Amino acid sequence: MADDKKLTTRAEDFSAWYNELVLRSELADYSPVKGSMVIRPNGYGIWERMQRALDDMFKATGHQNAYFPLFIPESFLHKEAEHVEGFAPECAVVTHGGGKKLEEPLVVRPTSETIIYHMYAKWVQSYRDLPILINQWANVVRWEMRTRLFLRTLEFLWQEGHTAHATHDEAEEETLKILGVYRTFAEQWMAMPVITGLKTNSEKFAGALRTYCIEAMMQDNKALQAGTSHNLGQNFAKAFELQFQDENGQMAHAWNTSWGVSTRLIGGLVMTHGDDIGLRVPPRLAPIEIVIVPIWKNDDEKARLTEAALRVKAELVEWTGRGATDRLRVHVDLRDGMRSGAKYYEWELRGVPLRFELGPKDLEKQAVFAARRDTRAKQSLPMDGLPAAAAALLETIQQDMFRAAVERREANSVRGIPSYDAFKALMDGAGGFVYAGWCGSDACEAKVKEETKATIRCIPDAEFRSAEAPATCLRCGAPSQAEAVWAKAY
RNA sequence: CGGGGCGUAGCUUAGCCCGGUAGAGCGCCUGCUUCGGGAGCAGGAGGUCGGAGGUUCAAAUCCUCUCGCCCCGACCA
Repeated sequence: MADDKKLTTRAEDFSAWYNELVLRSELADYSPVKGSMVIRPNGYGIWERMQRALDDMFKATGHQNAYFPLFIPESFLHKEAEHVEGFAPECAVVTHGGGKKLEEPLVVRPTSETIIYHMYAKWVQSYRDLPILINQWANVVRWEMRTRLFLRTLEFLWQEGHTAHATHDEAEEETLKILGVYRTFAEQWMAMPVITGLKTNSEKFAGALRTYCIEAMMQDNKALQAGTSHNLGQNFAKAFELQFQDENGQMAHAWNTSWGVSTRLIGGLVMTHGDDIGLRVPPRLAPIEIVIVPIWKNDDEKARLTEAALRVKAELVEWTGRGATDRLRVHVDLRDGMRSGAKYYEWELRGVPLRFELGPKDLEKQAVFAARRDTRAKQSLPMDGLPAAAAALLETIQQDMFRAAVERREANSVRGIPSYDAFKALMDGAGGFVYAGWCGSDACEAKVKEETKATIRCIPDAEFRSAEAPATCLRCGAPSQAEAVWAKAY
């Protein structure tokens, strides 16, 4: 059945398309425990690229990595009122160990604020000990009711940065600096455009003063919160007695920030760039940027073309035009007993950005036949100067993917929606991002959610706001306090 | 936790209404021929029909219980 080989299309059933794509491109698989998943090498390879890029950026902004433990005393969670309220329902709790009931249950971290600020309190005495700028790469557990591969699983991988500062302004600066890092990463590495902004009270992190976020639009026009950066104020410092003596000898509570992105980004990558053929990985995150498929008819050709393919790979990998540490990532598909056509489909499903076909005719011409994954455009590239041409093409693919994603988002964003009824109709149908006024009341926001399932994704930063600020609230018509981006979300 | 659906080979599934002891496609293994967009032929391996109990001469099929999964709602990176 030829149809068995095709994915359910996005238009038919977006959610089925997503699941099939993740499973069949071998990004991940279901594990025996409901709601948790195995990240397979294809998916983990992308995560490793993400980690490397982000980690470099964190280091460049003065952060260091450390590791805090998985288990947290249950009482820690209770020290910050909002925090416990937000996380207690979804915590996994260990009650037994070593065959005995524990005196105090241990919570499996849903996030690490409590344990980390407890430790910071031990380490900080003076303003001279500040700031502390630490990040950790870790797994966390949140006992979700409804799970989806990468987007929401019981356990996921992420990085969580936790900093402590002497002043509010310094903490705020840090919060915004990281938001900028996330935005740069999303745009330049993931080729995924995001809106930056501030979360409303109902959507902010449990225990934070303010939560900033990056929000991306998926191909079903729903929003995905792709990263958050919190100014925690002194809430945790007060709960954990994280104090220091300032220059005047006065005791003061530190100001904290925390920020994170997770493997959820892989889900965002799929829903931003995937098509009905499969995944499309932006070159900068692709574990394999170029796959070379040699084509042969008989043993003689097989020998010649295998040798030629390996030679092309060597030339590409040895090229240092992108810097000695950033070599082209190339794979040669030498599998026998599989036709070249079948190989093309498989690499397209997996999203490798560039494919070089190399057959006798190409060899004769001293060229490779190059196929772009993003546009599926094909062209012959001469062997002479191939590495530089390949690198340039990959860069073009990266830029084009970003541009296409921006265009799609803008095409599905609405400013100046005429009425709440029009909004309801839109959310009932195509969906999208709606820039509209908000009176500032939690109740109004909750009503909209109840009536349309849409929420305020963020109060967008200045550069995303409409030229003319909306005058009235989307729902109640009262004077608008802020322009908000409304959308249904994952 | 409420509503709906489904459990048969690695995957997709037919058979179930009307009981008679399991079949197909894909995938996998072997061989030959193939090879520029999902190869063809021949041979082969693989299933206690989610589990337990019941009805019956006989259960994938009927009944009861149970477990698991998926979809829709209340919570969420």
